[in-house]
Amino acid sequence: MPPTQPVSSITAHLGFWLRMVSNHVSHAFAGKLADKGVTVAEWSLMRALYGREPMSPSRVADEMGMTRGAITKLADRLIAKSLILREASADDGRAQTLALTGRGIELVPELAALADRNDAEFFECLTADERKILERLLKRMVERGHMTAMPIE
Amino acid sequence: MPPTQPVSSITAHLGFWLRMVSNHVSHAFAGKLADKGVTVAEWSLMRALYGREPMSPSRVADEMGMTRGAITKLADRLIAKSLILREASADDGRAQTLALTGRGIELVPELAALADRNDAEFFECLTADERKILERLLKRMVERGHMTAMPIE
DNA sequence: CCCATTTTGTTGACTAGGAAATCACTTTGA
DNA sequence: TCAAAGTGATTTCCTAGTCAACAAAATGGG
Repeated sequence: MPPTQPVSSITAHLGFWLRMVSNHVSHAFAGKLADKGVTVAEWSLMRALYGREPMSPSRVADEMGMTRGAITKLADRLIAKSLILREASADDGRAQTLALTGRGIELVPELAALADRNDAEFFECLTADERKILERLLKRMVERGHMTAMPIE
Repeated sequence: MPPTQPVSSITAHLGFWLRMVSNHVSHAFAGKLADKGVTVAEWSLMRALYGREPMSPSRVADEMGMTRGAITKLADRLIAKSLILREASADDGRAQTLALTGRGIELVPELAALADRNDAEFFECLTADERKILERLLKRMVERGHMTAMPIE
């Protein structure tokens, strides 16, 4: 084993622990969603459309922090599952609009319940106070770090 | 817009904020690493090998929370960059071992410095006490949530 | 009013990963 | 001792993103 100079352990970084926890929470959520036949990205798009006027793919892309190309394909998959539909915009010949179908609207609350359950499950090991603190710290980082939309996955 | 029943906002979930922050931190780190021509996964593998005896792909897979197939390909890429090398194990005809090359060993401290800088950059908006609290809460979640290795990305 | 520029969405090429099949080798047990 | 089971690594196929190139439509300055 050749000599090496000392280097900080990866576990020394808060970013490491953050990623560890975040990945586990997301992974568990993905598993719950999979039972309902949807992915996290699909849920995210459906949630973005829920209770709002039909929305352009570009706007969805901005809000979700994904590229327009990705939204095109994501929307294709949801259309194939009859959970959303795509319509040409009336006033702009280039634009499309995305909206939930009836089935999509029905499904969102079910999925939201899974999100609630997943969150509760992972954060129940913290006291209410601790959860409040965690939320405060994270939100400050979002604010100070100028984290507007979700960055690319 | 068809009627909808009330559903908890995604921003109501701690998991959402966690993911938002974690993704931004990782994304920024990925950008810094990209300047050096490596990805986060590549850094992660190199860091796992640094200062240790040559290690089997399986063990690396376990530690990194990736599949063996993924490690095969990840190792292929690092070998192509002459940062690690793969050798047949002496005592087990099936097994391989992975180890850093000289260039790989030289590079790790540079990358570690980027990791330090990235972490400092994002968490400097918290006080030392707050960082300590955050670390404590995250580590408790890791422990209670039985999060052993990093789960699949 | 026209043409260059911008914007919108889609597509194709590419990347990175997982899951499962497969291959090669080891270990085990009758 | 040798067949069966197990294990390590790779390979193949699939999914889900990015990025860059593109076509169609809208916009705006001269």
